[in-house]
Amino acid sequence: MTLLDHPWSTSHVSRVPNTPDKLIAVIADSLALTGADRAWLEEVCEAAVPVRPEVHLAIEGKSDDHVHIILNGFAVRYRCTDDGRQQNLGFIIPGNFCDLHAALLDRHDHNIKTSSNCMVAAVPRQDLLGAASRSEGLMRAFWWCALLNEALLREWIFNLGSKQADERIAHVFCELHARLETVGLVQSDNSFHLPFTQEDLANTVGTSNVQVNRRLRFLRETGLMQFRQSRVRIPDLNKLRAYARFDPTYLHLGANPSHRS
Amino acid sequence: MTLLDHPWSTSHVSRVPNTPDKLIAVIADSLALTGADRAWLEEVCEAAVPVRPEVHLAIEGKSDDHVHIILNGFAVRYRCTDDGRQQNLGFIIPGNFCDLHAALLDRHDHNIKTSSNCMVAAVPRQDLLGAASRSEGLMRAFWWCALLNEALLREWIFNLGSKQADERIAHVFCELHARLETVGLVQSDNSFHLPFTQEDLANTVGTSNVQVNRRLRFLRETGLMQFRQSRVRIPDLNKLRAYARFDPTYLHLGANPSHRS
DNA sequence: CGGGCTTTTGAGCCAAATCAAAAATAGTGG
DNA sequence: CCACTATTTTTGATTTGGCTCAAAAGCCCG
Repeated sequence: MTLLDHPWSTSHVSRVPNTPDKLIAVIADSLALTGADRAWLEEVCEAAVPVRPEVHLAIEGKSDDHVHIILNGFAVRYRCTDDGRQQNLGFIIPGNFCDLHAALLDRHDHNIKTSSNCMVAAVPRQDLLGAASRSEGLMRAFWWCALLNEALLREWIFNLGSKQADERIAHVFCELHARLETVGLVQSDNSFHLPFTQEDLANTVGTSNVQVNRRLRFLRETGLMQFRQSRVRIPDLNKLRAYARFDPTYLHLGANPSHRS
Repeated sequence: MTLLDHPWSTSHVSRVPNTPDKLIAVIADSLALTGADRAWLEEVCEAAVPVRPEVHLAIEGKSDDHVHIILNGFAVRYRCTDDGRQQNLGFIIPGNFCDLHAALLDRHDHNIKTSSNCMVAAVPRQDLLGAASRSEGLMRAFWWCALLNEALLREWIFNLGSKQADERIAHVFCELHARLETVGLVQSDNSFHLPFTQEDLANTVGTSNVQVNRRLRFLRETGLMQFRQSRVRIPDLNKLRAYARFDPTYLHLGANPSHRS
């Protein structure tokens, strides 16, 4: 995505300070973790290590005795089709568990690959299960994560099955915007960094890269979106959300696993 | 789906006896429930009541203080598009929890509607959370259910995003076949009952009903499938699976939440 | 400054949508 | 059990969104 006709100032700052500690606090809050559970998460995240782009954190069919948390950078879930294409199944952004499913399922049913330089914490599966076993709050938080993922995946199905290419693409940007905002990665001018190519986007919304290019041009020309290098800006959030028929309810933002206990 | 040119005998019997008790045992086994947990499930299921077709068990945006289990019959998850169409998000078959997500999430983010006459057990949310709180095995089983749902939803995304209409439709039949088999609802000739219309199918695979009709004819004419009233038969399972590029791994059949504990 | 990747554009084609109507089936009440 | 309706399935004709192929232009990086 290259700058074409809508440059904008870069003198904006993130709405939420985005230091590692702050991010961990945001995760812990969203999971309603307190006391020992919170300490456990903090300790686990301290051991994060840098990982280069295009590195696999999970491989379809393989087992894994570690569960990964992304503290910085982006990753993509995907599976390959017979003809060599790649279908993306989800984006992993800072603060997300990559493969919490590996705690209970014996084999990965999809691949996970970093899209950029990342900081990744790897938690031994047995440690995680042990901690969950000792703490009801933690177990519930993991269950909650799975439920949120379900909601996200259902929305993707809705997106793929019932909308035109334009709207599907716009919807992806709306979702990323909403999720990145919760971890302070959206600047005050509604812009954010994304390390994805048009081809990545095509593999996400189930169209060709040519089609993505043409629909992006459309979104640009109608003023719904702006692109500059790998930054995306949404000039009028309500307008884009209306166009994409995006309703953030499914993200269940603001709620957390203790909400109705 | 009407009988056209491939009638078949009806003198086949289900591979697994399908009494209610047997079904509950199958569920309990798949969740690795023992002792008190198992008893809890049995007790909860005893209170099942009949529900007519086209009845909503969950409504988007609404809260619910009950969680439902379907013991007989079929239901569909769906959301409505702005232009009044309906996008299906999943099928619920006997032995499935409908809305376990309602235990932790405050509002339904999609609708659930019965497709046929059903037997439905309704569990008060607080009872369920209480039971989960007292039993690590139960909590883990619920988490496990969510993880399985995730895998199912990812597969649907893969299906919608990367395949042609033919293959998508065939895939849906393959999945239903595999899932129904686990609860003894597939007869020995690989046939099973489905209460869905071609329009339901269209709303599932993201195409028009006209297109579904034409692709079903294709599947019929190539001998991949047979239809008679609301029964479906798969003459050669391997052939259909190959055509649909269906790999049942994602269903994680045979595994259960205690598998790697 | 050159090579590889990404984006952009054009042209032709095809799968699938839409619209419309007939045929078949299932459901209902007398 | 049959007649009558409503729903579902089937078919045809036409239109269109999106795909493929191919090539040019732009960008990034060592």
